Amino acid sequence: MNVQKSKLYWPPAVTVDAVIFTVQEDDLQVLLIERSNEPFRNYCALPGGFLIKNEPSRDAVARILKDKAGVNNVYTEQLYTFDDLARDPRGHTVTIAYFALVPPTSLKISSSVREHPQLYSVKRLPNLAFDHRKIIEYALGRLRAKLEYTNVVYSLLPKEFTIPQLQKTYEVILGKRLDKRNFAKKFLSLNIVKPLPKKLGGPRRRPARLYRFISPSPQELKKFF
Amino acid sequence: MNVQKSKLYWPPAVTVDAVIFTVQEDDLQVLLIERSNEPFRNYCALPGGFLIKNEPSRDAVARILKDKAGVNNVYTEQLYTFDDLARDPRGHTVTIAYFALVPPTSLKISSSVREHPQLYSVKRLPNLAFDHRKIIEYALGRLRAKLEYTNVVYSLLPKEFTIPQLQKTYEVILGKRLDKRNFAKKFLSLNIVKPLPKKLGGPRRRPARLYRFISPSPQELKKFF
DNA sequence: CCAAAAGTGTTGTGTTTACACCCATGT
DNA sequence: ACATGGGTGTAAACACAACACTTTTGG
Repeated sequence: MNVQKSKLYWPPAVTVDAVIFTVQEDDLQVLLIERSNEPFRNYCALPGGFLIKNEPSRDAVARILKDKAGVNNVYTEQLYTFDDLARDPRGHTVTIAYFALVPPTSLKISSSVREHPQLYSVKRLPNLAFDHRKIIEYALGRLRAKLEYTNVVYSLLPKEFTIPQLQKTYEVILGKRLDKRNFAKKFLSLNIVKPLPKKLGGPRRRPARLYRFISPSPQELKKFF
Repeated sequence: MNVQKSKLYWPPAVTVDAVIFTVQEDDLQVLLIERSNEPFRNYCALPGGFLIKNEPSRDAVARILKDKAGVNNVYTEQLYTFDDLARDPRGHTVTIAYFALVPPTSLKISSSVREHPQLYSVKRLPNLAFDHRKIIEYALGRLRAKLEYTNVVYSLLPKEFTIPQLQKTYEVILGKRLDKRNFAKKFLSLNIVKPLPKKLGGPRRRPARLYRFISPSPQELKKFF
């Protein structure tokens, strides 16, 4: 690549970082690892790393999702590219940040994996390496916005779910309570979910009807909440 | 940077590309240059280029805006990072794409500048180098979306403008006609512009009142069109 | 006085919000 | 029988879309 021989051009390093969200225990959680190398050794950080030779960033993210979260084929979207000079003490490093949404039922976190991936509530984040806090905040803003005009929520829920679960997911991410009558009315009027004959019971309470997304793939919607 | 010595890591090249929009002659236009080097020599392309050493992408875009469009301090926003392996025949090249909005009154295009920057209507784009058509389409989608929930339109207009000019800008970008009563009503109710005592005349017609944005800086709005 | 674009209100329709009670189940 | 959360409808406020005539200017 002769362009790289120019006196002026010097390639910055290129990494990817993944903000992996899931909703569990009535809380929005992010997957973080504990760095085993300098810089920021022993700090928590987003899972990520350098692109390997001729690897597009999308593939790098898929690799990380597999390694750190044990998942394939989850909703993944490019977020933003961060390249402040100050973000990495080693020098100019460009990171292409992605966010991914994983239903709690398919996450496979193993503490034997290198750097101990673990979920943290977004409400109680530890100190983070690099500019990773900023990246998470950016991702959260994007997620909130997308909840309101797309059907992405399907990618945070199991295939079959109840309206109260769905509503809880919205509430936890948006950080506010919603009226259940209005919620059900609006969501059902979109005709993107269908009721199943079954119901889901819980301890000591009335069982809720189960639903399924008619087409669990990304769609834009008129509007939402 | 020892990370770059790894057997596996090989830095892709990093470039920026700028989609510079302006509205002129009742049309949405993009600035394109004619490439003087391989690959895609003599094809039209977005202005852009490699990052120079330790230059953040934001600065690189500002440099390009200055060189090719003769402007400083215009609305600039990072768009997306494109890194398909196939996008550049020279090898893995990541481009961080930006879009910029320039009022026609401040654009300074000079045909003596290298690679002859020129405006093209987005309705009649020539064949473009690399994946630049895709980038322009992506930028156009973003611009349309942003018109509807932000005040960005201020960055395409001169400081003083009339309601019909404003409406025309919306119409040209959204590609549809709007009702002028509803438009004026809605826009004025946002309280983001203030009327000036002056009016702007045109040939053989009633002059229109001039307005100015109260705060010409990016804001989110409730909703729009 | 004529051509051309500026300016201005009302009404009907659909969407959003606010709000409270009964139901099904497990213990 | 009771505690817990599931399920459901209506009315008022608001936002949006449709629609036509009068005004101001230059020529």
